[in-house]
Amino acid sequence: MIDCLIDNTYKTIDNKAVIYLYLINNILKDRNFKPYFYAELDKNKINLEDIENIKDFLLKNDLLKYVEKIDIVKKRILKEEKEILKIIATHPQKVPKLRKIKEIVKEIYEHDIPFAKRYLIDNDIIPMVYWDFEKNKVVSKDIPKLNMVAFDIEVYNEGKEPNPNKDPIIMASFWDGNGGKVITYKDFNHDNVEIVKNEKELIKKIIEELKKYEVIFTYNGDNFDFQYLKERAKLYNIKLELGREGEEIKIKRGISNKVYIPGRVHIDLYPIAKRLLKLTKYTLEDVVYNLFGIEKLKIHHKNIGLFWEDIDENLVEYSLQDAKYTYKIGIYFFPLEVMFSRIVNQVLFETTRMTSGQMVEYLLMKRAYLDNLIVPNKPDEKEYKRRLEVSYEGGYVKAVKGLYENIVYLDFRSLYPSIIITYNISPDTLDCDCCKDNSEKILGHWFCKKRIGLIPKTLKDLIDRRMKIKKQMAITDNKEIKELLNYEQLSLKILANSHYGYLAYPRARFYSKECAEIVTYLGRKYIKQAIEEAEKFGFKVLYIDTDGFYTTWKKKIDKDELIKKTKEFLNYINKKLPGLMELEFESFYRRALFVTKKKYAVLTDDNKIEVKGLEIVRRDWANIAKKTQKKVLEALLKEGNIKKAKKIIQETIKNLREGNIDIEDLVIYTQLTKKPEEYKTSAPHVELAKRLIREGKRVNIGDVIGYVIVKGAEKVSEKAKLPEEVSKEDIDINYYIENQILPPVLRVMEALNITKSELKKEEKQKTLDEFFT
DNA sequence: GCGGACTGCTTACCT
DNA sequence: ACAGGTAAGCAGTCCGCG
Repeated sequence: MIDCLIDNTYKTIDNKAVIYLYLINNILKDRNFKPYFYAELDKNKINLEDIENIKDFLLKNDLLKYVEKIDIVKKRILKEEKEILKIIATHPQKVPKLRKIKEIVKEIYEHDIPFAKRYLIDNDIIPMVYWDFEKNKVVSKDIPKLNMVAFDIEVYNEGKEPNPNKDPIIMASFWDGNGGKVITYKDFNHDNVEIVKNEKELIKKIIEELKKYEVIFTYNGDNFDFQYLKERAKLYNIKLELGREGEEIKIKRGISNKVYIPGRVHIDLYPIAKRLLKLTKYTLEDVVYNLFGIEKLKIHHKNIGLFWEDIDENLVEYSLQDAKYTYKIGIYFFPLEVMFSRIVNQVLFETTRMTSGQMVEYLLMKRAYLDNLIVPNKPDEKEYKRRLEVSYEGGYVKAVKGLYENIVYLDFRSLYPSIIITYNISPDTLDCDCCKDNSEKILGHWFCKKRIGLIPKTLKDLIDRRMKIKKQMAITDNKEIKELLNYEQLSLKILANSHYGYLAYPRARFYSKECAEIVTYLGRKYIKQAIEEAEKFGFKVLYIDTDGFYTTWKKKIDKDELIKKTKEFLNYINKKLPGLMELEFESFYRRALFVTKKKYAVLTDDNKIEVKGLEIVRRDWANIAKKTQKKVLEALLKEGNIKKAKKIIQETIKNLREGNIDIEDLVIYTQLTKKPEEYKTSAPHVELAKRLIREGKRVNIGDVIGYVIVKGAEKVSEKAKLPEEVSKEDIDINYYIENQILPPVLRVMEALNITKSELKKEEKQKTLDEFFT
């Protein structure tokens, strides 16, 4: 049988756990897979007497009835190979009870790996590919053809937060590959509208519709749509039986909710957009605009009630567009998410909600299983706090100030992954007994020479696969295949680059501060060495950050000569570098303006400006400040025209003073990273959030608050208001000039040694040439 | 009692 | 809720000042 695994879970049938594998056309059930965990004793060899002791203990505590079997197995616990007990339980939900044996053994392991996920770790099956279930192998890596829909609801409200006990759902919209429709119960005039009798019928219809699809996209469906739908349905005694076998949806509560529909794939695109895009804020409209350049119709939540009362067809159009663009975003992210699901070897519902740290962990758990290595436990709160407190040195950073011409950027290809592989850095190879006496020490540690560690092995596999794909990409002309290969190489890269951070992540199972510290130590060693060699070769190194540096030639030379020298240098240095370590030519720049560490701008060969770290790329600066800094930078980098730069500043200030400005351009965005009352200091966005809460509005952790600064109070934090609350006359113009526009442009000008006082003087035009001599 | 220097908290960036 | 390094703003405190 050839089919594709899209979801899995387990159910309890006759008190037995049954694994469900939801394929596109079938549902497979596995009754033979049993939950288990491991127990380690103080000794390396285990005899039957030891097992009897455990059994006695379990019997005394009335737990033996939950044990199906106890086996002796040989496993490796990091560096140590030994016999341990495999305790097989009667049911996954009994495992937590059996953890009590921790009282009489040295340690227990793998007792908290969810049963359905455990199944995918232990068994040979990859989700989201066409799989041959007889031969247990991949048949095709095409993206599976699935029926997909985007779904969205509109809710009545009186200009406030909707209350599910009284505010009804008024509309639901759907969009699939063939178009879309809006279902409602008022007579709206719109081509795509379908009318039902009332809200109850609407809810029934929603259920009927959603059951036609395997994949359901929402935008914040985890925390809003399904939640609200469930509460409204309850009022009518309707159950949301959306599963493939009519199972009810499950709202898995946590820091963020997850809405699970057994046998289908609910993908909430909001967390995905947050993870994969770098935007100021993440409303559906923002994401659509950023991905596709489309301005979709927007109706503010507080006005939905009014449009409903007026039976305004714009509401239908808005709702339809919500579904349409949710679908478009879904289709856009789907291939990459499919790749993650395959590599991590867990189902899409899970991987689309995992952080990169969790993905790395599941990948490592799968590899550990294949390597007969025991998975270390998650740290308890105490251990977590201890880990949080220890810090270590990271990357090396050094910067010059000023403007330079003809520059190249050189960097190490995947510096940290190459170091990990080259030095075999892994918690299970760290300070092994077997290589203690014949290895050189790095920060007092060494790594096993006889066995490749879990992390280097996993990383090497990811990198090898990526290289292979890149080669395939180079020889294929088929655009579609190329695109898919590109998603695959991208997902492999993202996962490979997450391994170093994972090693130092305080909640990681395979945490090792020593390993992480050695990785950065070697990173610093190699970048410093490369710079030293470059200087000896004749380069002048300008700016260094972690794994790469910007450099010019010491004497004035042109582009071609510089690139020739660079190639010679790379050839020379790469011969000296060990293992996978490799320094690469990344790009050439006509000019670069370095302001401080982590803040600079470069002019590419095709005259484009790229900005790093400067206010232009930060969301917590008003648009007016960013626009001005950008124009100034352009005048300086592209034209070398200081006079023009000054003029831009003066014009902006003049416009602002004359009220010739859009309030939108004055909005400052700042994220709320904790509950407002938890802040130790006051800040504009915090004070504003506190007020909004007092007024009964909902403000969530993670929300990005947009505000403008108005006249009135002494402290800035007391002067923040929502943009829609103010008019131009309220704006504190002085604040915007002194605290928003001037500081960023002055910093840029000062990098050219133009001081504030000099700026104020009107003087003869200086050209950039003077700065290069 | 005032103003600048300094510190701690906070955010968002870079690699 | 993958790491450390970094700049910078704001609020609050410190410190000198015959």
